[in-house]
Amino acid sequence: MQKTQEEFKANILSALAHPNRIRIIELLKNGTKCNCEIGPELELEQSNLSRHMKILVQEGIVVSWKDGLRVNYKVSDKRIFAILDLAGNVAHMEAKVGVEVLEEA
Amino acid sequence: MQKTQEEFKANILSALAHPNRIRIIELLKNGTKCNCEIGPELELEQSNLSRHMKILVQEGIVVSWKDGLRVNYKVSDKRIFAILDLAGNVAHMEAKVGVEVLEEA
DNA sequence: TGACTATATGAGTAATCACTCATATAGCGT
DNA sequence: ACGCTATATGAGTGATTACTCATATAGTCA
Repeated sequence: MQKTQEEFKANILSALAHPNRIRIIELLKNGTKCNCEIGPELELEQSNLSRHMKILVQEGIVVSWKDGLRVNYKVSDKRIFAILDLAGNVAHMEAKVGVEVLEEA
Repeated sequence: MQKTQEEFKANILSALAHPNRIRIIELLKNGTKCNCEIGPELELEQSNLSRHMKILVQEGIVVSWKDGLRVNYKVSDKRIFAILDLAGNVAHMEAKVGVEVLEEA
């Protein structure tokens, strides 16, 4: 089953499209973290966090490696941050203004 | 109900995270189109397309205006295309691991 | 070895999503 | 007014999602 280019993009964006996963990625802006740090900082259930991390790894958004009992994570590509920043800009614009600032496209 | 910044971003990304909505947006790269053109070009059911467009409008990704019977659409902000392009780059990179590379239309 | 810690996963559930069919609404031309 | 066209939407369905609890796995250290 061949995936289309659009399906690839949609998969990446779906993996990013969850508030907690966004918080995780933004936490990882400061560098490598393990589950045992992310969980408490974001107040996420252990199994819930584990599944979120799995989604991020599967889509190649974060990379993981074991360090003893821990699993460390970092964001694989700085373009991930760029996507989130752009989404923030668009969301911000949409939230603040009505329909009339849209003439720039 | 106060939305967090992460929820705003997640909403934008969710609205983008569907293959057909991505195809719609990329169709709109060439300018304004109406439903009656998009539907046949992408072979989408009328009601299905209508709902996809509603999602895109609600998130401020496209703007719409009526022209007689038609409803025209255009992408509200160039940054939308930037998000899709970045997602394509990341997806492309990730795809190298297993499958052979896909061509750009 | 056993106790402890960090992470992963099976199973169940409630909510949301994408889609379709049928119908409703709205604008055009006669 | 009428028929025709373009779009929107109610209702139903099957699939997917996020979450939780309980349990399994794996690594560390006494």
